[in-house]
Amino acid sequence: MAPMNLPLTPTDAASPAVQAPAVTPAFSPLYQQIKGLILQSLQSSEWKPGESIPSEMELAARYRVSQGTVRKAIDELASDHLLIRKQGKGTFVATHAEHQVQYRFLKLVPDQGDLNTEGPAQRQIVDCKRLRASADMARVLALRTGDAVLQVRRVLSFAGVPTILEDLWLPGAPFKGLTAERLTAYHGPMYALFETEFGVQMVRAEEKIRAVLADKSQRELMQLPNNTPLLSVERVAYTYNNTPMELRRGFYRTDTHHYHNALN
Amino acid sequence: MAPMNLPLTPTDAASPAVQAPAVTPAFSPLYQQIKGLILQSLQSSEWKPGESIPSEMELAARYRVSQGTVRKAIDELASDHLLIRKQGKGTFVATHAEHQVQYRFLKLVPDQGDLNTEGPAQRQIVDCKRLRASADMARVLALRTGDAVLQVRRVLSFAGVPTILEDLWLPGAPFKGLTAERLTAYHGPMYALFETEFGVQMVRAEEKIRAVLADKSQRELMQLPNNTPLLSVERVAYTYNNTPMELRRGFYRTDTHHYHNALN
DNA sequence: CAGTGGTCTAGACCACACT
DNA sequence: GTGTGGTCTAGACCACTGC
Repeated sequence: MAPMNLPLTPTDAASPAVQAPAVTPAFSPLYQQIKGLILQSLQSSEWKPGESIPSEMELAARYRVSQGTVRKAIDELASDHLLIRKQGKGTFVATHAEHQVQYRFLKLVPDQGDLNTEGPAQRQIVDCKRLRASADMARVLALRTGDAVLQVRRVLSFAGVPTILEDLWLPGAPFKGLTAERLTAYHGPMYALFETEFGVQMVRAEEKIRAVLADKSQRELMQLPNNTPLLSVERVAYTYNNTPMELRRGFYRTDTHHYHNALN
Repeated sequence: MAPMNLPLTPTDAASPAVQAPAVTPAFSPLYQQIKGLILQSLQSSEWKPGESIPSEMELAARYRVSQGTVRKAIDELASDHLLIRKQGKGTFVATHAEHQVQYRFLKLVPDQGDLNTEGPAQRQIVDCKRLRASADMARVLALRTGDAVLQVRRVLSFAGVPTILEDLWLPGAPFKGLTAERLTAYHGPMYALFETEFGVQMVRAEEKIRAVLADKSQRELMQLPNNTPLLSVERVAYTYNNTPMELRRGFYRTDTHHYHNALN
């Protein structure tokens, strides 16, 4: 017995009221509904990052559908990088803590060699303080103007050369208790810390990239001469439900590294 | 009756002889083999861009497999953007000529509004000449040093403002007969011209992005002041078989536009 | 209406990992 | 061997397109 086809309104977040609803009966295939149910379990942390989820057969029994339908739901979640399939072992909740997928969102690579030859980055927290969200900041992070925001500034160096200067803004509430000390003490990607310490999983991001000239404070922190062009990378990272959870603005040196992008 | 499982050596292009073949029996699932056969038909232009391919049932009969197996092969080709499914109509060979997917590889967008509000770019061919491939150029385009190469320089303007300066290098042989006149006369994306006039389909590309300072000739062509930072976007575009067919280096103004990238 | 792709099912078997 | 995901099949039915 299959569950009813709940007429889910598809992705109507902040849809304009002017939009004609038309005759669309809002049909949603079964596997999409199952996908939604699995997504709910991920959001509610029923299954945590790194853990395995129940087998396809178990989920099929739980949702009263065939294994094939569960499979298709999991297929999509896997291609969204929310789940990771491992043949013979099971299906696992994706995590930023594994070596394989570490720095998934960092697309800066050295011109010669790769991340392995280069080794891990040296990290230095320059600043970490709380402040009130400006109107712009509030809009981007889906907060209200004046809400608490955490601001972090740090420098990443490769082989001793300062290469990345980053400013981060995080919503205060979910990241209550985050301090410069904890950031410094933690060894591993920042998104892994967010995951394990604050239960915040970043699943998607969007970047706006520009070429800019380094300003005075940037030149000082990265030891750069005048008129040095930098790559400005403005990123908004999202958790489940398209909730923005981080605004990050990176300034990358691109004389020895470049931003790599594959177009498909 | 299913075809034999041909032990296809998977992606062994220029594999070092040192590599141990190991015990791997090189298993390749049936749908991957079907995918390869469909790919061959695409390469050989049995089905041309914009045309429909045979229905799933027909292909299943042709390859002596079930419809489901053909479906999975087509699914992958569709997610690679080589085919486009249209419910009720059929499956079509992807093309750069359709309005939907035009400028698929151009990720520069205006800070306000979108490509529609902005309208089409004004194009101006600055230069178009034949020359001999340098060693570097030959390596990138998989040619031999000294082979004929076509070099094009052009400027794209939005709302009358020069925004993109591009240098292109194309292998001489496949693009025999391409001239500045033909480039100027053609209205539509350059990749659409490559497709219809030269039978060259670009299916994938890789970009290396840097921040640079505009040099003298760039400043003149784009009417820029001194010390203007530009986004340098170096792109290698590939046809089927991972054959490189174009090297393109674009310089983008990013004061009114930005390079947009989605991370998944 | 017929033809296309899209969904769903049920069952069989294969490849892989652990024990 | 047992359990997992991965492949393949065959058939039924649904949704969309165009005649």
